[in-house]
This record gives sequence, structure tokens and C-alpha cells, in this order.
Amino acid sequence: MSPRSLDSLRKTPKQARAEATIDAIFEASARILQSAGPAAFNTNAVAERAGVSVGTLYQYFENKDAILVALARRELGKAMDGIVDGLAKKPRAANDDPFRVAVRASLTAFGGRQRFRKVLIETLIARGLSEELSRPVEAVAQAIASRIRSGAVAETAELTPVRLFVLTRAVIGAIRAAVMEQSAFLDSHALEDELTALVRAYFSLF
Amino acid sequence: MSPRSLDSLRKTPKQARAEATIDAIFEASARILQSAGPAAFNTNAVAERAGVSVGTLYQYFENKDAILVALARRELGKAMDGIVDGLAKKPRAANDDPFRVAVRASLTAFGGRQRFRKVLIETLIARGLSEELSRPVEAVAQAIASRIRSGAVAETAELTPVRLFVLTRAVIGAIRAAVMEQSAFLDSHALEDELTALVRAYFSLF
Amino acid sequence: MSPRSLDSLRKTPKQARAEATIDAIFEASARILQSAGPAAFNTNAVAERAGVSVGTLYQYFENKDAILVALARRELGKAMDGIVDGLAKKPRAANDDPFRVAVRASLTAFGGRQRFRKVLIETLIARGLSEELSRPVEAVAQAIASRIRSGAVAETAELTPVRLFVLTRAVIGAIRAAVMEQSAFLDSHALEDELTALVRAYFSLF
Amino acid sequence: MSPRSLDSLRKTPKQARAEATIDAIFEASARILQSAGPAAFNTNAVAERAGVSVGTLYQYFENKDAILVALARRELGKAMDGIVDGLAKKPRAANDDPFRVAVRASLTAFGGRQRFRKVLIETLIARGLSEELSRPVEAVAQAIASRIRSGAVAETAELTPVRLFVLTRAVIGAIRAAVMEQSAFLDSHALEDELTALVRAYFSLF
DNA sequence: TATGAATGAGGGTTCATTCAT
DNA sequence: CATGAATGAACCCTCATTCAT
Repeated sequence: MSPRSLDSLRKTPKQARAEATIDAIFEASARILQSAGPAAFNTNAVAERAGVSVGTLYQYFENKDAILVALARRELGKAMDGIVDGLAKKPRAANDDPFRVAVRASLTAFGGRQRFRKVLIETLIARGLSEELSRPVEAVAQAIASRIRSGAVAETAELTPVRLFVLTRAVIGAIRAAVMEQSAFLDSHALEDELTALVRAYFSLF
Repeated sequence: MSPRSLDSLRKTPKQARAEATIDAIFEASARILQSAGPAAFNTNAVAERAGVSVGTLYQYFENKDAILVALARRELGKAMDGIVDGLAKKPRAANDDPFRVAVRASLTAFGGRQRFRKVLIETLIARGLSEELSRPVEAVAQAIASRIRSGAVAETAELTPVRLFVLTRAVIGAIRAAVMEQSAFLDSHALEDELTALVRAYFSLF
Repeated sequence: MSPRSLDSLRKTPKQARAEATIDAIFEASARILQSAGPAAFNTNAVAERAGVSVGTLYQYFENKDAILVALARRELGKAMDGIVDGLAKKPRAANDDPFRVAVRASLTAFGGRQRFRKVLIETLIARGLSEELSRPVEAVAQAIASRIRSGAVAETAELTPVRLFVLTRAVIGAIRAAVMEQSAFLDSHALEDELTALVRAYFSLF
Repeated sequence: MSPRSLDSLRKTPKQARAEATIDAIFEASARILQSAGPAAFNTNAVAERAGVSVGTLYQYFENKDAILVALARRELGKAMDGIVDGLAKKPRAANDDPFRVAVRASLTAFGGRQRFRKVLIETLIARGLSEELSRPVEAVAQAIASRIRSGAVAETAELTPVRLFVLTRAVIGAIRAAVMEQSAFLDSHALEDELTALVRAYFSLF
């Protein structure tokens, strides 16, 4: 896959029709992943389900992975925005503490379609695209860092890079484990509580 | 793959020759994964590198996944044993606190072959075998739980299942993230320190 | 093989090109069977001989057996039609008695390519598809039954199911034996005479 | 397969142990064919089921087909003997007419293990050994011929070779069709009656 | 004689990608 | 721009047979 393909689409959709096609491809991909798993995610299946020909699919995506990457970026981008927004907002209630909001946003990302979330993670890792998973996490880490640096957060923490790494990856790691194991904890509120507690406890160290 | 095959080998090696063959297959698999990645991990390559015929390979393993599963179990089993042992030992020095030892064991697992570790994770997930990754983690969680229940650890903690889940998955999640990102932190001691601190901080909550 | 595949082709040929491809596959299959036997009938050989790629072959046929089944149905269908037509026609000469015509049609089916006929039978049976051989025979049996019921044939016969079974299978069985043994009788007219005599003799009993 | 192997066993069993081994191999083969079909009939499976090693199996049989041929000859030989004996006996009752007895013997051959009978036919044909099936039929035909020539049968028939061929193959063909279709007629007596009637009707022509 | 580990050619099938229409 | 037929490399797995022990 050329680096270019990682950036985005092969051609900029200038027409509404093109955009509809791309959406159809995304939708088809998501559905296939959700219902049949990574093994069933092949270009012919996606094209058929999207109601376009393979040829058309290749007009918009350089190769199969490009579809996956674009889809992942869209979904993970949405999730990341939710988290970053949460961190940026001013707390209004006790339940509104930025970390809790961020944790909650992480947990409820993907509109709760945990099966899709799991398969997306699996497929990205399977295809050697795990960087797509780390990138948004790192982005969140940077958002936290700059927020702290800007003094927006009271704690005058000595939030070194390692600590930021541990903080973000621990939380995301636990959530991903829950998703991968399709843990029942995902349906309770306990996970949100405990992850928030974990963050606070760790944070209070510095 | 039959459940039986998950347990172990297809046929019990009765002769030394057979055992050598199996080791050769494991070694070849590891090397291929390490040097060429999951895509290059195919039965013909493994057999060739192991210096046996494909047929021989299939005498011992039901199918390709069975090799991977067996290899993963061996490696993850070793890692898990190190962690559980660490938790069980009596601390002698300050640096010997059970959690630090366990964290260290997790970090130095796989003999430091982090590339192999990464590819193994990728390959297991790629082939829908991520359960192989969760199982040893859960085993460690249970080891911690029983250790606490037995009163071996001073803290009369209220270590609920969620907390145990968060504790173990957060630590492992952070380590796996470091492995997947091939983070430079892996080579420092900072990660060990911070993860230990994280565990202690979280633990002190209950 | 899905039941659907038994019915016909995997995808409906919309273009002349596709139809030509399918014919080429049939032709190649027939030639291979005829000249090299069942063992040589493999997808790579068929594709190569048909001048297409294996991939193309799999666009039209779900699997190897589907080619064989389709080919058999085409050939056996032709043969069956000849027989049923023979039974339906009004006799004009003494040599035109429906049973004789039907027997003759059975004997001369497959355009006299008795080697192909033999190998087709062998291959179908070898692949557990012997039902493909019985089906057309049973169809002929039903054609006879309905013809008699309709009074088209003078004999007010008490043609019970067993009798119909014996009648049809005896004739076909003798012909198949001749084909399988590549009997010299196939080249004479004696077989036609004797089989017709057998049918008449048996028929005159009821 | 060398012609030699067609004759019989690779080595004459001089010891009881050897004979027991061969019987075990036959028994295992029959069971496998009966329960799992031709595809499951492979040397490793036969050896395992027979409780011997593949090596031992190859001590007694030149190759896989030799097992099948030997097994077929044993079974078909038994069946043939029953038929020939039936033809040779002097009728005592009306129900004892030689042709009826021969037909009955054909129908009840293989000890009624019709599934085994079917699979044996399939496997022989699949492996290009259909001659093994024709040979005993031809032997019966010759038995009939010589019986008639010897005047043992009243009918001063003009039983030409074609007629003998049609007679024998028609009967056997109908029975084989019933076996292959696993027809319910096999369980009734109607088949015996009708086949006997067919033979008599045909016979009365000359 | 018996064993059974090892062999390896061979074949069915998939699917990402291309390109003539 | 869209189509979809065609491509073919690649890979998993089987099983008859051998031969060192």
C-alpha cells in the first residue's frame, strides 16, 4: 500500500454520487465485519453488498486495506473526538469530571456496537495496521498533555511521557480487553467507575 | 479444529526423534514469525525451515492454527508461570515487592524478543485466536485472587471481580501497547516503575 | 456443494463470452475424461485445456463436482430426451415400435462415444454422485407410466411400481454393463434386438 | 499394480497369525467402507482399525487397491458360489426353480449388508476396478451356459452369447440399481418375483 | 516380521487486482 | 465512470508408500 493510500481516498469525491458510493462501501464493510468477521471481509463481498462492482470499488480505494484504514479512521476519529471533547469541557457536576467523561466516551464509542468494534480491532491488527489503533490513542495523550500544559487542569502534575503513556494505554488496554473478551462488565457501570478511579489514583501520585 | 487439538498435539511423541521434530517446528515457526511476519507463516515455509516435510508437520499438528496455538501456549505459559511465581515469592528486598516482580516478569517475558512477541499477538488475533491471549491473563487474575483470599497479602482488600479485571488488563494492556508500538519505553526501567506505581496506587484505594 | 449448485451454474452468463467459457469447460472436461480418465479430471487440467484460468472456472462452478454434475446432466438429459421422445412418437413402421426406439436411443446415446460414457459413469459413481445416474432413469420410468396411464399404449397393463422398476433398470443395467465392459455387442444390432425382445416378453406378462 | 497382485495376496499366509492379520484387515476395510464410505477408505485408517501398522499391511498387500480387490473377490466369490450352487441344485418345490433360487441368491448376497454392497461397488468402480464386478457375472453366465449345454435344463434353448449377456446383465443390473438407489424394493419379495418372471419370460422366447 | 515416522507430489480452492468493454 | 469476467499465484492439506529401526 502506498503511503498515499494511508492518507485518504484515492480520488476526492466531487459528486454526491461518489460520496454515496463511498458510504455504501463503508456501510457494506461494517456490516460484513460485524456479521461475518474478518475472514469474510473481501473485496468481492464488499462490492456486492455495497451494490457496486469491484471495479468501482477500486476507483475509490487503492486496495483492500485502504477501505479498512479509511473505515477505521472514520470510526476511531469519531471516538477520539468524543474523548477529546470530553476532556476539553468544563465540569458542571461531580459526574462530569473530565476523566470520567473521557473514560465514558471510550467505553461508549462505536455507538455500542461492540461486536463491530472487536472485529475492527481484530482486522486492523490482523492486517498489520495496528498503528491505526495507536495513533488516536497517542492523539488523546497529546490532548491531555497540552491541556495540562495550558494549565486548564488544576493538578500541577509532573506528567512525564512515560506516565502519559501508561495512563492512556492502561485505560484503553483495559477497555480493549473488555471488548475483545466481550466482557459482561461492558454492560455495567462498574467499569466506568473503576477506570475513573484508576486514573485518579494514578494521577494523584504526581 | 477439534477441541482436542487445542489441548495438545495430534499424536503423542513416543520417540526422541519425534520430540526433536516438534521442537524444530516450534523453532522454525518462531523464527519465521520474527523475521518475516504473519504472512510468511505458512505450513510449507515452516516445514522447510524445520527441515521436515509438510506431511510430518501434519503428523503432529492438526492444522496450521494448531501449531500457532501450541507455540503460543508454550510461550505464554512460560510468561504466565514467571508472573505467578513472582506473585507467590516472599519479598526479600524493597525491589522484590510481588507486584513489581510480576510487572517485571510481564515486561521481560518472551526473553525480550519483543518483535516475536508482537507478531505472535498479531498472528493469534489474525487467526481469531485472541482467546489464547486472554486466557493466561485471566489465569494470573485468578492467581492474584486466590493469593489474596489466602491472606498471603496483607491488604484486606475488597478486590471485586471488576477491580481484578481492571487491574490485570490495565497492566497487560499497557505492556501490549508498548509491544505493539515497539515503544522505546520497553528498553528503559521507567515502564516497570510506573506500572508498579499504577498497581500500588489502584490497590491502595480499597 | 449447496443444493443450488446442483441446479445449475454459479452465475448466470449474461454475455456471449461467458457462455463460450462454460462450453469450453464442458468440452475440456469431456475430452479429459475420454482420453485420460477420471484420475486426470482435475480443475487445473480442465482449466488449462479449456484455455481459461482456474479462477474463471470457479466463477461458474462451485467446485469440481459441480462441473461433473452439470456435464452429466447435460449429457444424460440429452439421452433421456431422446428416449422419452422415442416413447412418445407414433410408430410408423414395424421397426418403429416405441420400445425399440427407446432401447435404440439408450444404446446410441452419447453420440456413440462409449468411452466417454463409461468414464462419465465411473466418475459420477466415484464421486458419490450415482444419484445423477438414477434420476434420468427414474424420469424415463415415470414417462412410461404416464404414457400408459394416458392410454396412449394399447396394453391395459397392470404396470406396478416394481415392474416399472425392473423393466427400466434391467434394460439400462444391461446397457451399462455393455458400456462398462466395452462389450463388442455394442457394435452389433443384436443387443437392440434382444433388449427389445426382453421388454416385450416381460410386458406381455401383464 | 502388478498383475500378480490381482491374483491374490503378496505372501502366502503360512502362519495362523498371518491369517488373523489378513482377516483383521478385511474386517477393518469392510467396516470403514460401510460406516464411512469410499473416501474414508485409506491405508492408514485400515491399518489403525485393524490394529496393525501400515507397514504390516504392506507386507500382505501390494497396495491399497490390492486390499480392495482381495476383499471384493472374497465377497463376490461367496455371492457367486451361492448363485452357481442354486443353479446346480435339483428343484424340490415350486419355489425352488433354479432361476428363482439364483435370483434370490443374488438379492441376498452380502448377507444383506446392502450398504456395504453399495459402497463396495462404488469403490471398485471409483478405482477403475469394475472388471472385478463383471468377472463373477460372466462366470455365472458361463455356469448357466454349461448347465444348459449339459442338458441339465429341459429347455433346448438357443441361448446365444448375446442372449446370455442380456439375461445375466439385466438381472444383475436391476439388482445393482436397487442396491445403488437403496431401493425399498430390496426389502420386499416383489423384486424376487418380478426378476424371476423376467427371466422366465425372456427364456421362453427361445 | 513389525513398526510408524517421514515423505512430498499433487490438487482443490480463494481472492486481490486488472482491464477490455 | 462503471462493469464484472478473467487472472493466477499462493496455500492448506491428504494419503499412498517407504525404510530405518
